[in-house]
Amino acid sequence: MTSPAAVPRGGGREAITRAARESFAERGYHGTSIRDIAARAGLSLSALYHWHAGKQELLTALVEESTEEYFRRCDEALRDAGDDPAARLRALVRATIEYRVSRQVESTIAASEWRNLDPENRERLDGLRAAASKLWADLVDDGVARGVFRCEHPDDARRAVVAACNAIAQWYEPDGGVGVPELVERYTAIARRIVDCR
Amino acid sequence: MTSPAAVPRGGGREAITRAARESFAERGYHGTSIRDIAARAGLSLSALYHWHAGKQELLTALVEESTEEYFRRCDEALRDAGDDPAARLRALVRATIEYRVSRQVESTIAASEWRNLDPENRERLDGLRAAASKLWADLVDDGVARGVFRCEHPDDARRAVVAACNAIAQWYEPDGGVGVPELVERYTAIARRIVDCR
DNA sequence: GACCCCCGAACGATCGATCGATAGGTTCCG
DNA sequence: CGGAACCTATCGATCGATCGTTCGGGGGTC
Repeated sequence: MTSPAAVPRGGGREAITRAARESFAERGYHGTSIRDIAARAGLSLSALYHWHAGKQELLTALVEESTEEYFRRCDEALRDAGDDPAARLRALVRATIEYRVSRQVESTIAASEWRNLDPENRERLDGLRAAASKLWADLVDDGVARGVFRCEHPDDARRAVVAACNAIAQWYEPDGGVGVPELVERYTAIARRIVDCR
Repeated sequence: MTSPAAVPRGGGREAITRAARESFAERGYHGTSIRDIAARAGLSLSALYHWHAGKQELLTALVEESTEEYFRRCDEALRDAGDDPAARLRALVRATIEYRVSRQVESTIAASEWRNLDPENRERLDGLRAAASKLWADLVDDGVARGVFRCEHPDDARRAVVAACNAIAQWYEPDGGVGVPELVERYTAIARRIVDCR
């Protein structure tokens, strides 16, 4: 159990959000009942409905906040990175890894439970996802156009880099000895080799 | 609808297996009801239970067959690849891509619904999964030890290569212009750059 | 006493699973 | 060669459990 301690009065919203995050991560959206969530939060079903509109809203809020944070991180990283494609590649690798590690649970939920969003919610968030994806595509295409990246197939190189960075969330352990800065160094080096950066 | 045609007598098992595969892929294990599966197969609930032991058995059979095929493909590819680490790397990349493309649906189910296997089934299959993972680890470690691969962090290089190959199942479209042999060429090149193959 | 948080009880729907019954095919006996 | 006996593949009906959601009330704190 994560929270054997009683929920302080007024802390219901937070407790339920955290319980939903943990339950969705462990058993998936359809594998989790709202009774699981309420029990894990140490509250009743009614408290859940007092703070949230329902099960779908719990998932949407989690995924939306997580997706927005990823896009914001990427956007800021690129804005501070200057013009050099190699530096910009490092910036996106760093933003992606920092996001995937700091939001390890939510980012995994966002990736695997995307299809369980209501069509309207999914449509709305698809825009953000596409925008983040475009940041990667523009970056790689620009590097290739300027001759800094020499890979023959930019789309495949981009997909490989993104897949490698995203996969970190599936095996990384915060107390496992290797810190985020070191991780960024290693994966920046890998990314540069993938795009064949001169 | 995939099968508007009536199921020929005796073809129930196949029809239900296919319907389960499609339903699990579209909506996930917990998102699929056995009534969904039976209806998709054009049969009744009773027919499903005549041919299969239940919902969990349908998932287990799918995942088990898929996982076994992957391990077998890897094993055979390595046996035919000789001793050169670069050739062996290509062999595993090819086996992984061919598996991920030819069993695009099942391999995605196996990856995303692994946690929904009963503990006993999951334990049994964890061995196979670990064995396949060890093939990759031994290959990369051997290449590094012999100085053929010069990457500084073999574990990260291996994870990056595997993640890139596995991700293919999430975007590949069989009629999308690029064939499997070409795909193998591209990702072998990417893999060799990742491990810094001389 | 008004308001904020939270509870237990209950709703109809749907879940996975099981039941007995039956239509169509094959086997076997006289 | 006819038909009773048997088997296979399927069906509709139904089980108890659990699902997401709703409702009316009660115990705090101002």
